[in-house]
Amino acid sequence: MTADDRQPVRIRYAPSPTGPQHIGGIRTALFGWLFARRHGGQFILRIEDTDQKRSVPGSIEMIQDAFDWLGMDIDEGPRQGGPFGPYIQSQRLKLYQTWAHWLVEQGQAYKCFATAEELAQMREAGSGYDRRYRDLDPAAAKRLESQGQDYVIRFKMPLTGQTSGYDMIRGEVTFDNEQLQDTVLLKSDGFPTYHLAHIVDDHHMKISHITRAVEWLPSFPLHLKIWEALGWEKPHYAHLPVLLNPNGRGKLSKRKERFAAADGSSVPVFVHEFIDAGYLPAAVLNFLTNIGWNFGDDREIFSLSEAIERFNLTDVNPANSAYPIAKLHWLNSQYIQSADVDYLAGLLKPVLQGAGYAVDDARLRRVAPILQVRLKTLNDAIAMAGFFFDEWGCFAPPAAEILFQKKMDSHATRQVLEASIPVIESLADFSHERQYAAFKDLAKQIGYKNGQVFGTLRAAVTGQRVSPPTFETMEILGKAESIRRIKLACDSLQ
RNA sequence: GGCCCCUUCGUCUAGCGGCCUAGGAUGCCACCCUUUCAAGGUGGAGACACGGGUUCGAGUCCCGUAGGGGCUACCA
Repeated sequence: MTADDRQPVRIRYAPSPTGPQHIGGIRTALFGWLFARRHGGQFILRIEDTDQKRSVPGSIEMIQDAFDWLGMDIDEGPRQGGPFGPYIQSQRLKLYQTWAHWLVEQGQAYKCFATAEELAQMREAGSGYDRRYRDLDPAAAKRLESQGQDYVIRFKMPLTGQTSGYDMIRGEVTFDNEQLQDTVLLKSDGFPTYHLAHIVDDHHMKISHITRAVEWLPSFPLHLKIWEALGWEKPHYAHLPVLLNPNGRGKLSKRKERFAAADGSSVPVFVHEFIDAGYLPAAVLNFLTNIGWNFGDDREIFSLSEAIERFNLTDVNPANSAYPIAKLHWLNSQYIQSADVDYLAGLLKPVLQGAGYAVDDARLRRVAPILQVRLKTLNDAIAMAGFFFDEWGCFAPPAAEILFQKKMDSHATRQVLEASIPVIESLADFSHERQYAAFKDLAKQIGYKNGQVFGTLRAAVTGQRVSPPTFETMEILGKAESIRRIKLACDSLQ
């Protein structure tokens, strides 16, 4: 069996609408998406809302938004429609019911009337469902049904023998049938379980390859048997490895027990958290693609379209991976560094505005380039460069501990500051190169080290100990504003 | 507990029997550059889980052990 003998390639991502999109789900979707694009196939979004209790309103929009932000286009789905809709399972109930009952008629499944209490008892006894209704006399079943007794439809799993299946990532996998249960296919509320629903849909939607997380591997034999019972041609299956917590222990957490990064901040796991934290979609995509798969040629940084050309599900590493979040920081900084300046400025604007700064586009366009090599995330711009956008009158001079440089006191600081003003005023050309030369001369002249003079200016003008280069900063701020801030600092020393 | 899957530097990975005294990246450390912070450059420490086989030869194949992950619902 090869990976490409089914054409066209049609892959679906089938999340449950249980809230915001988790990065683990996105990674699974991404690998499927990459494979579909590689083969010129279609990528379908299907919503699996068969568990009414877990459905969260608004989830579908969140899922769509996540894909939109990442730039992963969807060919068929709830929003884009398509020839095999509807793409929301709760709107396809009739289909599942029809096939579940068909299986009963064929003797491949049966109605089970076990009550919740009965089931609870069996569970306590320690050995799952004991198949007590599997061979129930048809007349007895009819009688129970006519009495209005609730029932579920269970699959008649072979009691003996083995079932083997081919997983594109791991190869042949074999299970003993006696280990498997008579799994519920249709619940008493008329909704199907995942086991039945995904098969019915994948068949009707002509899915060629089922890509899903490894936690589905144990039910792989069940699914194989259901395909056979239904008499449909099976698609290929690829069970993708999952993301583990950064310490390698347990599946990457969602809400509870969120893993904290080394600096104490919580690690982003929902797509909206990546957005909020200031990551670039291209960086997130690159980051995710590098886990469990690699580009080759020792290349770590590549575009999505480059990845598409090389991607293959059979190359995916079968092992689960600890979530290498530190690499995302690096990748993000690399993407920011090489980003187009206008694009970067466009991303920075809402971030700075969100922090309360009145952003001037022209100024931001000049600030962005000097920020590129210093930002890990977009949000870093707030602390690093917010001072550029302090409106007149808003800028507050720094406290003494920031203003005073090494071996300098109030007197020395004032001396440097006061001497700087005429230097700035004298400069016809206010480029940072000219400033550098002029202030180097000043330092020599008044007997201070370059670092002392430059540092004092930096603190006075930015209000920070750490900032973009002082002279480039003053060049952008302009003479008048630079002098104003220096005077402000002087006054604060009175 | 039972079943299934997985196992190379801290982490993400390359490796598909000889090219491996195991390569890259990240993180860490040092040095260089330097007006701060970065970026960049150079260098360093750092791994084939263990035990048996198979083979002229094993990180690469097989078995076992250990460790990790998952499943064991009228959740997906």
